[in-house]
Amino acid sequence: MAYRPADQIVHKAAWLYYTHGLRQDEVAQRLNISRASVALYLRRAREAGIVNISTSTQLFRKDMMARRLEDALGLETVWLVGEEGLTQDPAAEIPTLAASVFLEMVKNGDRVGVAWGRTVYAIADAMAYADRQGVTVVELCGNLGSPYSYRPDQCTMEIARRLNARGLNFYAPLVLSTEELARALREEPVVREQLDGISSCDLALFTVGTLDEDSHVIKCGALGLEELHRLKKQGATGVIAGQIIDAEGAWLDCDYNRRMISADFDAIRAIPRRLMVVQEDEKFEPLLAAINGRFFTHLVLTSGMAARLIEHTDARANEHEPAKATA
Amino acid sequence: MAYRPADQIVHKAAWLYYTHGLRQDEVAQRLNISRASVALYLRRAREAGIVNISTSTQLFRKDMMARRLEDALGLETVWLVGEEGLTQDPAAEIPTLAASVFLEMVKNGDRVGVAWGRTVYAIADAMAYADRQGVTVVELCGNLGSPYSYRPDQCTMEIARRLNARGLNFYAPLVLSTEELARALREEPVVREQLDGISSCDLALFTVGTLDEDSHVIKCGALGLEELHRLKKQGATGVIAGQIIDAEGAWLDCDYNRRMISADFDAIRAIPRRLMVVQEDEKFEPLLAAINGRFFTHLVLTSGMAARLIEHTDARANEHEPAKATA
DNA sequence: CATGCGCATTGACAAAAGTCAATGCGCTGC
DNA sequence: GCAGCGCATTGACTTTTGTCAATGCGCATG
Repeated sequence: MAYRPADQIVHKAAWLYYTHGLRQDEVAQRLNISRASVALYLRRAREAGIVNISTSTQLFRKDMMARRLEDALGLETVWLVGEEGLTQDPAAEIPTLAASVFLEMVKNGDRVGVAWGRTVYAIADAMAYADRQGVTVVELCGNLGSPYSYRPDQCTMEIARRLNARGLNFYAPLVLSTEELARALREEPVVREQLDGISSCDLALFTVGTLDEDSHVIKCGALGLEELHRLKKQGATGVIAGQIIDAEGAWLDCDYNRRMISADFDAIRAIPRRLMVVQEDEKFEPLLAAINGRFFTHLVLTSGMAARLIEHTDARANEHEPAKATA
Repeated sequence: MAYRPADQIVHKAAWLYYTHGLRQDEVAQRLNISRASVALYLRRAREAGIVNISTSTQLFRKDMMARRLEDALGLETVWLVGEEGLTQDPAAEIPTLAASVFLEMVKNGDRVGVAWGRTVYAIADAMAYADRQGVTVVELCGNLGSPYSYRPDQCTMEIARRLNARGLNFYAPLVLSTEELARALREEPVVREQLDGISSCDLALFTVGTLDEDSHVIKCGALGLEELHRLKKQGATGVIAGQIIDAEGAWLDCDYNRRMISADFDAIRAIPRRLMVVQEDEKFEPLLAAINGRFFTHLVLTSGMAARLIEHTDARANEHEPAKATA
């Protein structure tokens, strides 16, 4: 490149300002130009790449990934565990982290909605005792009468206990045998009130469930194997508060969902802060569905999953704007 | 450590401010903290190296003198400080510039050899935090056990820290009391391996030392005064990685050098990019010796020294081809 | 359980940086 | 040679950032 004296002064200004830490007026004085010119040169220097301002990637790799996910998914905050090699299994740390995060999110007087699942129960179990004032914990879905160990009401009550909060259970089963019965029950005042109360929550805690033969919904008896296979053909991809969603995160219009007593998805989305916790790596597809459904605003997951998500969203971005791929 | 919300918010603030270009008040609003806190976090982020601001060193090589020196000495690149009246003492800027230049030279995956000296330590100190990947920093010479403030291993480790690199120290002293011991130690597998690893470096950073009564080698106790005088009579002119060279840049065959554990000169010369930094004007003669020894490929020095060098090489050229002097 | 200590946070003010219309200067074309 | 154009530069004003004393909060200690 030819020697352009015009660039020289831009370089000089950048050097004095960024490397030497002089103020703009000092730089101006030193170079015998106005401070306004210095400001202009500095902008040019940044734009031309003479000055590089970057946030560290390697030192804070996890944080970096979290920030990128927040941006890509439009989330409030993302927390990641793993990568650092501190524990053998990063997933094991998820409930601990999620419990801390959740505790920090609960403010006095909050109304908190809690869904159900292995992970939610593990979080409850890992949660420290805190004495919040005036907190109410409500269920986001109906109950399961089965003796299965992680019952929705247990999650709710355990979390309420840890928070020194009032726990309110749904006075209805999760799944009924007929659509008519479910519809009728939903209109019962006491149930209606509980369902309506969901959208007035300040905070929600839930996971997304998978739909495999050893999934939670199957093992707890809510859903039979043959029905599972039929639903999967219809596009069933994941489970949110007991209800089945398709790959787009939309409520799957099926007999099973219609027989369910659980939070209306719009009611869930009306809750301002919604913490999603994903522990198992198998939940990738369901998580994508949940993302599409915009079910959550805060996310706790492993860095492995985070990496897959970033890769996935990048790939999608390139699909849409292939020109950028080469840049 | 598992979950440090303190770091998280600092990183997030830095991300929003520097990567997203939000204003401090916007960041504060987003994070629900005061703007004053944002300003504080950003300062911490800069200090902790979460944010890197670096300026191109182009300015310092766009100089005619630098070009002439490159040609005259057959060097890759020369950077000059001074002349522009930017600072009162040009020498004071040498470490800053050298640090920038050096940072620009270090690529991911590089193996970097670092020698020792006041200047090298000053460079380490002035160096910005950067997050290179897979960089290894090795010592070019043995260690000094003395409590003198600029120890070789400190240089190495500090530079490694700044680069987010792995630092490897020599497991041997710089000078031993007998030649036999030095020879034996050199053949120790662990030391041998370290010595052999020098030639596989991609980049080296070092200075040339003087041999006066207040020189570094004397002050740190490696060399005694009487020995110094004896060696100077033998032609000792400068110091490279602890070892003494004569005016031609050749290894001085003396007891002192033979008692030393340090990089073989051919190993040093096998490193493709070798940055020499000369801060003090007193180092003119040693620098000439180092030039003769072809110890370096890149050079950072003051324009005052550069002028003397050009004058010197011109004079020598005229000696050899006086006819050209009149042309 | 009260007390004191230290550190994080904040509000308010001072300093610095960004912006933009007005000006000046050099260059081109007539 | 001169008018017109475009771009660099600047002063004056606004916005943004830095700073610091005051405050508050949590934590450990007596």
